[in-house]
Amino acid sequence: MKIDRTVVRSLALFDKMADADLDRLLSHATSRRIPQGEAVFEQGQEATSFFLLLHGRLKVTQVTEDGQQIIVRIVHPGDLFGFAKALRRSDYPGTAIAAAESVALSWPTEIWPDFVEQNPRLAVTTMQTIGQRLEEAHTRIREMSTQEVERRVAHVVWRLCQQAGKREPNGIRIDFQISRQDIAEMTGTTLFTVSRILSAWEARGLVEGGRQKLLVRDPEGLSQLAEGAKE
Amino acid sequence: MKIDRTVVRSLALFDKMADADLDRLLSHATSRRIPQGEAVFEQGQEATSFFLLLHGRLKVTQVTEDGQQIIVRIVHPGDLFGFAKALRRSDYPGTAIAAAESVALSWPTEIWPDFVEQNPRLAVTTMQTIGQRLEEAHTRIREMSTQEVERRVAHVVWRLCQQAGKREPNGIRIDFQISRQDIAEMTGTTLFTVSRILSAWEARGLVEGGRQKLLVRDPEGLSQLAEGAKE
DNA sequence: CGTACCCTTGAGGGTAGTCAAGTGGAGTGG
DNA sequence: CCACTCCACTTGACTACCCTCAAGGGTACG
Repeated sequence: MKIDRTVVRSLALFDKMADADLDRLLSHATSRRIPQGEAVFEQGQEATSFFLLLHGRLKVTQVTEDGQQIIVRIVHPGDLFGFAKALRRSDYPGTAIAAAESVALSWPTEIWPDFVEQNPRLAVTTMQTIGQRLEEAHTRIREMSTQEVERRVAHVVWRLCQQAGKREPNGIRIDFQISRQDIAEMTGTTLFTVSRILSAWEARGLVEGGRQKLLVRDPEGLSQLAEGAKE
Repeated sequence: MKIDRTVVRSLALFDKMADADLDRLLSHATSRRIPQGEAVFEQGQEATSFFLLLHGRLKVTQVTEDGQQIIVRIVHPGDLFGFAKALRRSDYPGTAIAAAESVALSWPTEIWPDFVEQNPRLAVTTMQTIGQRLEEAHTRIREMSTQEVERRVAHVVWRLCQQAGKREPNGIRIDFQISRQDIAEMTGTTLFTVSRILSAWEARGLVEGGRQKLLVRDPEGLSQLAEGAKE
């Protein structure tokens, strides 16, 4: 399948790559449409491909043996994901589900070494990405250890604002369907607590809720909450 | 400073490396003794070196702006640590403190590229290491989200058993000084709760405590607790 | 022997989890 | 177009786990 290089040219990941190299890379790629609610891959499944999200939004989840679920991260357009093999894992550690209609490129894991070799920048970028991911995880651990729920929720919503926010007349819209349950799984709490917190915020004019919708009316106030402002 | 290659030869990291290459690598290294309680590097400090722990035990900690502290991980002999630059960070994200008298090799960060280039195995191993680290972090997040404190403490102690355990007539000794506070900072709880839990375990014959000491008398029982056995 | 520092234990209270019941919006099918 | 159903969400009551604070004991070390 031929993929037009202009589609990916705008991504930071590829912006320094020569057209010829890029074409060669893309010649091995296949494009895939993922309808909302469908999984790109499932936890424990053998890792046969790695991916690049072009459009849409994914939730990466993990479930424990006893059925509890958490959201590991949200994949945004331009992010690499599912590169388990790069970390020498043979299976995917989590499940990637489309939170919105999405489009991703995929490559067979076998070509990962070529992928990296042909473009050393990629190796560096990948390292950085994983490093960032590790830092984020540590931040999350720190927050879960030391901060109370409301502040953690504020932080998550604030980050979603920056990574998936869309300007609207009344504030910033989180640009994909996200439930209270999702937010709970991102912050280590329950959907009830999240609901109560959002209700309280709505009463204060900070946000505006809805079924799987969220509009932040006062980003400034939210950020202050996330930073630990007393009230 | 000349470092004898036999010192590091036994480490998995180097076991496939030719003597000549190893010598070249070691020619750039300096050895450093860290007395108990002293820091190898501090959080926020510019990353000028990366390290390999030869002997002893380190605690890597992070502090939040408001002074709360957590233990990110324990460094065991044979582990690489402080390779911030590999992740394109200019400063160390945490503080590394010697929990016991320790010895580490250090290299200037500038030679990291050479380090990796001369031995591709190292690049792979490092990737793996970081990947593992990321997985551990996610495990920890999952546990903090879904499990209660006692089980988290059981899990941490169980892992310390495996990574820093020393057989003794009555059980397995955690082979370095570790306080209740330390365990609290590893599990996201308080020293009071840890103390209570350990006391309860001691009453059940699971462990034997002491001032900064811990002996696991019933590893089997502990592992069951960590796995979620009801009682 | 004195003095830190680590640990233990108790009492009390608050944050957030659990459970239950009910509301309302979105989508579906008649 | 309307009724029906499903499911996300809300809200209340209750509970409990664990944090906070306070006081005291034990152990290592100078």
